Amino acid sequence: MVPIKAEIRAAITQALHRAGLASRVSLGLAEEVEIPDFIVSSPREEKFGDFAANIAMQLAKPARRPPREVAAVILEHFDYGACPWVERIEVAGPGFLNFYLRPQWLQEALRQVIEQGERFGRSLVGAGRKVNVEFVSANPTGLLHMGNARGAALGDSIAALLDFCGFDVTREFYINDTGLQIERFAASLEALYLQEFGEDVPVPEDGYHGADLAATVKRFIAETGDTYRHTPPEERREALARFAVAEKIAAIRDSLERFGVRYDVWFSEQELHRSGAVERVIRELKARGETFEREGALWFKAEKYGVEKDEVLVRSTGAATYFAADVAYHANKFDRGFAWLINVWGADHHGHVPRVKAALRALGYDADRLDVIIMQLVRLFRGGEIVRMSKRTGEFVTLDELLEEVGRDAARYFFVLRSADSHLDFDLDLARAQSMENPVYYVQYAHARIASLFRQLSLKGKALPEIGAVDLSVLTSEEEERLLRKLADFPDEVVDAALDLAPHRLTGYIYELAGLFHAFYNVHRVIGSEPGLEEARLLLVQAVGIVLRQGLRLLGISAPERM
RNA sequence: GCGCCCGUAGCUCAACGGAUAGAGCAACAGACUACGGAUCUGUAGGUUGGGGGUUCGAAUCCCUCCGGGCGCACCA
Repeated sequence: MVPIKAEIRAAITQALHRAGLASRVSLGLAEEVEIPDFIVSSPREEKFGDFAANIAMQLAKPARRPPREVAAVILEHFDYGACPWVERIEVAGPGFLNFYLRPQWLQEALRQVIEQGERFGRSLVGAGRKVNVEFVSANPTGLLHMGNARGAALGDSIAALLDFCGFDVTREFYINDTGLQIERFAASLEALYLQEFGEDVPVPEDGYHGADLAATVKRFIAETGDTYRHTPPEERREALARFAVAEKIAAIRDSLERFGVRYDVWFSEQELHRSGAVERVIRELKARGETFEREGALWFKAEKYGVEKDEVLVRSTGAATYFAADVAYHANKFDRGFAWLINVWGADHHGHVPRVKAALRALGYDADRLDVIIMQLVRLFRGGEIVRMSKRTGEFVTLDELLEEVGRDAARYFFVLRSADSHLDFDLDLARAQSMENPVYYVQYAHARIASLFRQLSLKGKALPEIGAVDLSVLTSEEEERLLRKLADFPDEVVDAALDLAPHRLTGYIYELAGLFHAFYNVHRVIGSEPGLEEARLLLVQAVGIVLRQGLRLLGISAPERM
């Protein structure tokens, strides 16, 4: 009964199919007309029933009949046996089919929350398909900034949601540990290294000037002495880069762990070059006639695939580009057997998407199985002023600083509060405020209140009632019914949020659930209400706690017992 | 100039192409001698940037104009 929407959907489809011939004839539908996509949704207005379907309007055109007539035909063939909870169906408005369920369906929903506990809302829609979620993938040359942090919160929640929906999820971090940026990084390290030995070597203009690098170099020297002072520069730079990148990766990993994010795979770009994977991809593109040479460089014919500009694969220096490596990387993910690739990238990378997809197509991969979430930038506010995030000015807010200032829960909540494609204004004062304006506390407070209620209960020497022994039909007030509906919605909400790759929908859901709970709690007494009612309400509250905990967990936010 | 994202209440944002566009904050007016007032109830606030189009139905899709962000490297 949990997927009640799916059940109704299936019954409608069945009405159109099984009684197919009859209904098709009476609808005047040609055999080849497909049943259009239609939606079963919870109507905004309660008077429109528990669920509504728009199928009749969708079919009106092909059937060349008014929607309400189509609806009547569907009704005629509807098998109530397939949907035991459906009490009656009405045709309403322009042609909606409004489904009214027996009141007991809400009690059944509550029963399932209690019985399934932490498993409630889990589903098998993913059918164990392998999904790769790649996110953050920050350059290992510095610390994580707000863009990385948003990507971390989004990526991790998407991964958690997909896992909850039965996908086989791999969280992956792509380490850009080679290329021009790393060379610049290495050159900067080398300058600092030689400076330590009294040589007057300036850090290159286009290099890295962070104060953290000097400390890294000191640690390097503490470990290796002056071993690299007189070695060939390439060898020196390589050793320095390897040492520093390892340090940065460790720091990034620590920060992300504090943020509640853990990866399954740390994938090295350098390894991709070393193993010959990049070279293979370039060779394959060449063999397929997808490349050409110009000015000493090897180009991919991206324009052929509708991309605005062709793209360099191999520089005139002979070095493969980041683009070439990225194509090889995504090919590698497909080759590892992932059925679905999801990347979370910053808005400044959006131009890269069509090029990578084009190259994957050229290689014969199904690029539609790659979804790239482009997230817009984060603006930090403090005291009503924008906090500039520039490496140059040094006013650079890192993930660590953010965690220090507002804590993990608020940070994670705020980053998934809005859809990825809207700019995010992050108000540090608000996130830090332990007050009613702060939505994180609003939700957590609901959970803490519930925990407190059960503490009170046990102080009175009472135990939670058994679900089987309680008559749930006494939960009839408006507040109780709304809560029950919301709980019943959870499985659908989770699936929608997962498949849409939109964790902010879950954020909205738990906020609304918390709100309905607070409203209920203000009006109705739980402990000490009349016998029978008390037990039923205790179970209702317990169920709210279960769902809140799950929702918060999926977002990487704690569900405190006390605040 | 070209491409992508965005433009919704004073502010920050929701809304699978669905029925009367919703929340929070801010404003105003209220509520428990009891389970945590970090709560709740109510009022007010809108020509969904402008204009066309598609559709039974548009904030949502298409065109165009205006405004903002981000890209348009032999960087990543």
